[in-house]
Amino acid sequence: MSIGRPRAFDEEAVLDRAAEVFWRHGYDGASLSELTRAMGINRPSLYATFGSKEELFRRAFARYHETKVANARAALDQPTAYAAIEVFLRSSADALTTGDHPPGCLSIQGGLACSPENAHVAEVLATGRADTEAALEERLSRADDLPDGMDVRALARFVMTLSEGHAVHAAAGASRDDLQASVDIAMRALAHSASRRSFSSDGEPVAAE
Amino acid sequence: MSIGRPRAFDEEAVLDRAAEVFWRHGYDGASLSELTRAMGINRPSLYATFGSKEELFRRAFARYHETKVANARAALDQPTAYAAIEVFLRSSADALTTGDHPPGCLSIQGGLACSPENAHVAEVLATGRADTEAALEERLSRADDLPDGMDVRALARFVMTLSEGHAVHAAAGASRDDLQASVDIAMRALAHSASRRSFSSDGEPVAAE
DNA sequence: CAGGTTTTGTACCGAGCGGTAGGATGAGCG
DNA sequence: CGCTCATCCTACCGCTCGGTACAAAACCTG
Repeated sequence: MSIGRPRAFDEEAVLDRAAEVFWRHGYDGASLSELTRAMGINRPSLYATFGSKEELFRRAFARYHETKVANARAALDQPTAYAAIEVFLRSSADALTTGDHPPGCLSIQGGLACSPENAHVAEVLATGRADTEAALEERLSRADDLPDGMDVRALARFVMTLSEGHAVHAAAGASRDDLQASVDIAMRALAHSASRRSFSSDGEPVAAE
Repeated sequence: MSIGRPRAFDEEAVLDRAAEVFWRHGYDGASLSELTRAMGINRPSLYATFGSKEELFRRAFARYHETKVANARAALDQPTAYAAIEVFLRSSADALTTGDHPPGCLSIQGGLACSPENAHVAEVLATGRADTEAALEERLSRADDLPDGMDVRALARFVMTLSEGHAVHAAAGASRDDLQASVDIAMRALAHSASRRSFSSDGEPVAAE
């Protein structure tokens, strides 16, 4: 057992609470008073554990990225590129509008724009999003159900763009059905855009040829 | 001529400078010191003219919306829905990556998430975006080159979502070509998705039947 | 129980925030 | 010029910000 007075809170639990505050108010808009209140701990405990507001944010975002975003990435295990894209977009749309946490996505709500001294924060978030896009691209590059000559990088960017746009919409109050209807259009369009041997016309992925 | 000491600055010019600061740093991240420095005026002049930081923001955003966004809306004058969508997306992508102002879009950079006392600001921005989406929907609902039964509301949302995602990407450093490649995919997909009598297969709009 | 160690809570720090008071400044007008 | 008026500028307001000193409290070991 560790020596000294035992900690009265769970580190990961308070990180989740902190993430929610950053999510709802952005990095600049999340004050220490609100953070400590939501986390249920007081300032010195926060600083002893995490060091600074920025470090707290990094930790909270890292945890968010490892848990919530990893969920979306599971979509990439689907057997075809078409299915991977669809599951990615649909599970994202669901996650963006679940009631368990603020609407939208911490990677975007956290701070697209920050005060000059907090510019790092925007970079951290952008890096996180870029990682997801890279994972998407990697999956698509391994696909054998895409038309020859398809620009997988641009396709990954397109899918990620759509997801980011949905996050913006969700933060502004769009419903789950609203987002899914947008995904419907995207998937129907993609199904017809690729060669017929790759994407079936009714949205179901089919084996090549 | 008006009486008293004449104003030493142009109201609209300083609004543009203010918009840039909000654009780059968000509402919460834009301090009065930085605003006055960029605007080239001092605090009392700012308060005498605009009343408060929030009012300054509203004015700056209104001007932005009337000038920059109106440009994108001009795309809706295109003769067909397909052309309107394409011109809207392409001119947006260009505007998001021009060097004349910060990358991305003030409607999003300004503050998706704000501190609790500034929640109005996020609402103002969301309303602006919703207006654009409504204009898009209105244009599409007048189109006669869309397949019967097309959900124009969802289509407008899809297009707007893509544009918002591009804004997020642009803010993170995506190049103009990056965004246009994403538009390429969207337009190619849409061209094949709708019935052939509506959208030609090579991306050129054609008259209905 | 005493001693050592870590966390807890209160109360505070300097700095920067958004916002303002009040005199100096510069224009039109007689 | 002297008067009037709106604007400009210096200096300041109360407040909240992110961050910290310090002592009481709670656990372990002996």
